[in-house]
Amino acid sequence: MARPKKKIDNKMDNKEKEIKKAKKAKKEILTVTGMRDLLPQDQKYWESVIKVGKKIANDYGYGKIDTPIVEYMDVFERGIGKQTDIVEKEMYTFIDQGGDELTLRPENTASVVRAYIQHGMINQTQPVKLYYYGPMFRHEKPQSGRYRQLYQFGFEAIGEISPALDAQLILMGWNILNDLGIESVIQVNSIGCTSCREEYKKALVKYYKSKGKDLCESCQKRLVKNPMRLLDCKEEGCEKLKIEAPQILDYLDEDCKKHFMKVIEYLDELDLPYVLNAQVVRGLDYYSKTIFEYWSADDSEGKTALGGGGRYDSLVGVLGGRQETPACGLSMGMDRIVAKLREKEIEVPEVYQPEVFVAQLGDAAKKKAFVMYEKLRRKGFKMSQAFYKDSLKAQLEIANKLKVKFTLIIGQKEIGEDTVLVRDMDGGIQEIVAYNKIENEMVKRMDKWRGEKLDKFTVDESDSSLPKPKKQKSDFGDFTSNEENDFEDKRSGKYDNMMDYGNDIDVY
RNA sequence: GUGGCUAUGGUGUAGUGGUUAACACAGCGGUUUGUGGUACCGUUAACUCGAGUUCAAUUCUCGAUAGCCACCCCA
Repeated sequence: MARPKKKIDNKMDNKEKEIKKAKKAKKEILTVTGMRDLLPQDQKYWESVIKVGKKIANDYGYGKIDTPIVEYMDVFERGIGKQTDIVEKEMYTFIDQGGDELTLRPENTASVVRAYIQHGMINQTQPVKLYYYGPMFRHEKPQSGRYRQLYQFGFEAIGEISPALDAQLILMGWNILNDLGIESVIQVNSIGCTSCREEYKKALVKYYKSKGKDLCESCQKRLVKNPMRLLDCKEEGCEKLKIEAPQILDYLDEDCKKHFMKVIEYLDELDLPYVLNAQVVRGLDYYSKTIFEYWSADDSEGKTALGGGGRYDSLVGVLGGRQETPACGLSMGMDRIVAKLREKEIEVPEVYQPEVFVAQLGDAAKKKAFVMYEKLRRKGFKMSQAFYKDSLKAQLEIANKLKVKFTLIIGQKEIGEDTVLVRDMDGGIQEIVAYNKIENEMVKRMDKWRGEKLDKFTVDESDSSLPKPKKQKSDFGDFTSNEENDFEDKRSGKYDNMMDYGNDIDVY
């Protein structure tokens, strides 16, 4: 008796075919190339990165700033540099109805500096320390770890020249990765200030011109356009030439050299895993002196850097602020960090883990369950339900999938007796509790259960003091316990006004 | 932007120049309506799009699109 539909007659078949064709003719609507949806099941990774990033921001005194996603094209063209790939061919720029030339931000440093200037932040205590996270847009060819809408979490400290700042930012980025359970190696370099760079470029061009014939095609172009990039080339011939090429470090003036030495001293003091890497040359024009990248410990070529940053002492001036306003920044590639968390199978806390499920049977019970649900929810319990389902079986299935600890059942019998059935989902043991005592009973049970969980956690930690293997837990201890505190507070009535609820973690 | 590889239900995979495109997981429904995690049964759901070759194309060819990879660059 299979498929009676298809057994009818040819006319029907033809009709079906037509319908099918028509369906196909409607072109499926997809995301724009290189852009993607972050679905509910993806969110826990993003929220974890944001959580850790925010913690680091707070720990080092950075305040959050949100700048518009759209800016005047000028901000980036002047800020990032006209000759850079980003500005030359990767920006989403359009003319709006009012005739203004606007751009979707390809990165956020220029915007933050624009805000610094616009709001006269030069009059605040320097450095002004800001952090942000959100989407950036670059029209690149997508491949793994490369998207046209990409997310960055970044820090900018404007108005301070001390090398301690560089070192601290380097530390902060490393801390984010480390707190998430990702091993990384810092690649540091100094490209000096504008004047030493000019000297160096001359030397570089002179050196490469003397070897002109051995250069690959694209390097010939680089020689004229952007000699610093010669060092990035991976062609065999050019690779050989690199070995004897002049090193930027030899061309630093006294000041830049001293600055860089200081940064390195701090890194040594902090015992951070870093490598001096003269090949690291960042692609944005505004960088000067210290530049750095974070490479995953298992990525020796830095194919997909997890983050990077550096000093940009001239950017504020370039964008029309006071000349000689030094600054340093850092940005982490959230997409790549999330990919790494997944690749390494690093466990990350759930966005929301309900603990108590309310099930009901029958009309009267449903009403009572609604009320009880609200009572417990307002007490601060993490609740879940499926009031739109009628069968108990279906509700328990959902409770099971949600991995709740307890299910509270109200049916005809419980209505009559004015009780609630408390089911422990781990053992399936059920107990009858008087309806008016349910809140206290649940507080007691949850406390006990949380206590047991904590014990387990402590044991786990002592076990994982060694280098972390696969399937490890990331270092979230501090935050999760914060949440527990929240819970305590809510229950003791501090949050009874319910104002504190929204979850302010958004990736827009 | 340049080059290479790939494209089958929601997901992961089979398979074929011809009639009914297979399997697993997930989803939904059920195994006498008050009990989940296991089992069994049923059910929904796919050949990326367009053109060409052919009596016949999901299968072969070309193009488009998308994804992956490399270059370039970056996070």
